[in-house]
Amino acid sequence: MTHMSQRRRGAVRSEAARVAILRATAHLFQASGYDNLAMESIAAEAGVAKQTIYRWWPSKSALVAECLLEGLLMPDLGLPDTGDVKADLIAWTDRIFTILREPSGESLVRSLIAAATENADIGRRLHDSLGTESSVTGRLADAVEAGQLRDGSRLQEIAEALVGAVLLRALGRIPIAAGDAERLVDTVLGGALAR
Amino acid sequence: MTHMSQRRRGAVRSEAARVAILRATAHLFQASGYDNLAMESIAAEAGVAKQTIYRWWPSKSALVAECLLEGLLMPDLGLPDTGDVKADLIAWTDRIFTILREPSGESLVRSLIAAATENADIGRRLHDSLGTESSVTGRLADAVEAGQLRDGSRLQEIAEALVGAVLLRALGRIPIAAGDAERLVDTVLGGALAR
Amino acid sequence: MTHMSQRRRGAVRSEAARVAILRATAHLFQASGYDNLAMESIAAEAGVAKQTIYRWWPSKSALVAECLLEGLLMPDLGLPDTGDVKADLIAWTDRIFTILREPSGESLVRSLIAAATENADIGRRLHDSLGTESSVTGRLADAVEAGQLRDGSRLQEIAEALVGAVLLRALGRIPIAAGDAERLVDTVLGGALAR
Amino acid sequence: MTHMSQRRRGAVRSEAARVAILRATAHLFQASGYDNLAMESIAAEAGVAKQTIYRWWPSKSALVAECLLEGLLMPDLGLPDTGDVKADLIAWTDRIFTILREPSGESLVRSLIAAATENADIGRRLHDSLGTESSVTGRLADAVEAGQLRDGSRLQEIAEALVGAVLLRALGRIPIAAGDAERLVDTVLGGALAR
DNA sequence: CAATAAACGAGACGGTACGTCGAGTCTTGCT
DNA sequence: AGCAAGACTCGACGTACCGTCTCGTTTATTG
Repeated sequence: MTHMSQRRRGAVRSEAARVAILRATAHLFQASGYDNLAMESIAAEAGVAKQTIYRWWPSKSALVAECLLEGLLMPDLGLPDTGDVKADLIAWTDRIFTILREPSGESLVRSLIAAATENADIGRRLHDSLGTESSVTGRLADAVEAGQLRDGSRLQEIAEALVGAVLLRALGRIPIAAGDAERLVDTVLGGALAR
Repeated sequence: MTHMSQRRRGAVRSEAARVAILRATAHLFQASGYDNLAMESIAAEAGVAKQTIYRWWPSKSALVAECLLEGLLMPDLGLPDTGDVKADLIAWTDRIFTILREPSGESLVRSLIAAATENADIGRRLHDSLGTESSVTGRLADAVEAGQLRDGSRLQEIAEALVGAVLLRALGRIPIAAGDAERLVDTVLGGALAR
Repeated sequence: MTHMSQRRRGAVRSEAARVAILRATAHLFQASGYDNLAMESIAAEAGVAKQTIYRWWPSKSALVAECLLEGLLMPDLGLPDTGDVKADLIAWTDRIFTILREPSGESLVRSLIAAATENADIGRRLHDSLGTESSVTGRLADAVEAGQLRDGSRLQEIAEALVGAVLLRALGRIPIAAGDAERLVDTVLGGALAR
Repeated sequence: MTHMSQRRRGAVRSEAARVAILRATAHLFQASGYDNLAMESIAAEAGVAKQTIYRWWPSKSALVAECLLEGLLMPDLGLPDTGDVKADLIAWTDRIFTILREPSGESLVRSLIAAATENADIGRRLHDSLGTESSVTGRLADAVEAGQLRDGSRLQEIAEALVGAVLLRALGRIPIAAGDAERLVDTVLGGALAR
């Protein structure tokens, strides 16, 4: 029995074009924000025909979604795991707050939110982890395992509350003060911390 | 008290036009979402010249912000005050979740978020109260007064966590189950409830 | 009774834009031919938005038709009237043949024909007079009046035969020799000349 | 006679493809006209790759030219030869006018003219015989031989005048009345008929 | 009560970008 | 080598809205 994979005919998708498009998208997204992101500029910067974009992505938001997935939009804010959940979450939140304090960072996050309003994938990803690789809920589950959080803690809700609060601050252009990360984590972890 | 306002000459702003514009904006916003909202359609539906809109509002988002302020976009989700904070918050959250369960409601909320990404006022308003009249933080303060929440509770953070979680669910198109409101409120109120 | 002409409201059509568009059309038509004539180039050269063209003309061919009407496309080949029909027609045909002998002239005429295949107005105008101001049939009628052509001559047919033959030569890229104009006029005038 | 042709290596041109392409071209030409004729549609309808078309024909117009040559575009309007030139020409012209009276026929002829503006071969063929098999000039020469037309008649010019007039009518969308064929032939034959 | 001036409706204007179509070329694997 | 499939770049299409700008009309205030 030979390998009979019935390869389809015709030229194959150009990886170079794919990468150039995603790179251009990420670059322009960061430079000008989601709303000012134009398919024509992407095509121009990528040195690609517009049609090549539309052949593979149905919309601007899908393009951005794939960039997000490939980690081209956000620096990796990997949630650390030092063994101390609370400290880890504070550190993580703080790193995000540091980004938000910069006008460019805040508007990048707001752009991501704008993209999420148009694209379910982006929305889902934001929901899970603020768009980064790691999932907050996952880290919390580990903490339960390690006995740091009470059994039966509402991990999903805690994660949503934390991430949601962060996004809400970006949306509301709320200035961020020192200690805010700690206060926020403190609040959402509230009753869940094992004593 | 003398007539003191030295009115300038010329016709005065037409209240009819103002109302027609806001109404048209609200209607089209609900019907087609923020992104598909066109100034030209608003003008057409309001029976008004585009210039009349631009004379009084600098942008689409400002227009939407004023609609929000006038309560034309959201049904009033007044946060109740029965004396029991937790029950009140659950009821309120539940009402929002009921809206989110309808596709039209979810997309309305997402449209609001989209508008907020462009307009600080809308963002602020969403931050304070999900766009409704009442402020969550205010209600929490009353609860502290009444001894239902511990002194020193992080009211701001609780409110942000609750509202943020709700918006995040809308963004992520997360299906909402019965009991979710209670679980969420339970989580964010966590350690703040007086025992 | 006052003049009550109910002027429509709103800004008035810009004559400057109209002229710039027609000029640009004529120029590009002559430079590149009908098929290579692009609405975008016209708009660019005229310093006008594409929409301004589409507001007033439904198609490229309509635009060219108006150019033709305004005499911007063809030098005026006014059919002379010296009293001698035959000589006049020969002179006129010869002038056209002179144009056709130049490659640029021939391709201009072919472009006109191409435009005529898309636009009835242009076709009609070509039929009547090869696109120029004067009508051949009209001149023939004068000649009948003057007794130079037999009464009852088929003027319409003579004109069609003459103009048609000229266009057909352009279409067939038939090289034109000296004396061709005379031979052709001789033929089409055939039996019509009074003796 | 030995086999002498040293055939080059590799597959030989596919006659099936050639025929399918010409058939598809003819069909689509008649259905949608020259301007709306798309190479992609031809390839699709013929079940052929675009490259196969470009391998053998340099352009759309060349493709159409070959269709014309193969008699796939026009019904054969063979110029009859009953011995009476005038009657023959009238019959022939009348057949063409019958075609022109149908909107589809008129637009087919106009499409042919459009093709001729882009392609010298088509133009030449139209010049000679309106695209059909037989040449008008040839038939006239026979008539001279038979003593029906004067010696020294300008056969070329007569043919041009007749065919040109017909095409001009198609271009000008001139409605055709009964008797027009006779009147036209009468005119162009004018002084050439032997008495 | 004229003169003045702002607001208004209508709508034309220069722009930017859209998403689509088709052209002609190139690549891949099969025949 | 020819072929079907199909991806590629390029250029233009015709449309949608943007925000600005005349127009001529209406409405209020002021001299």
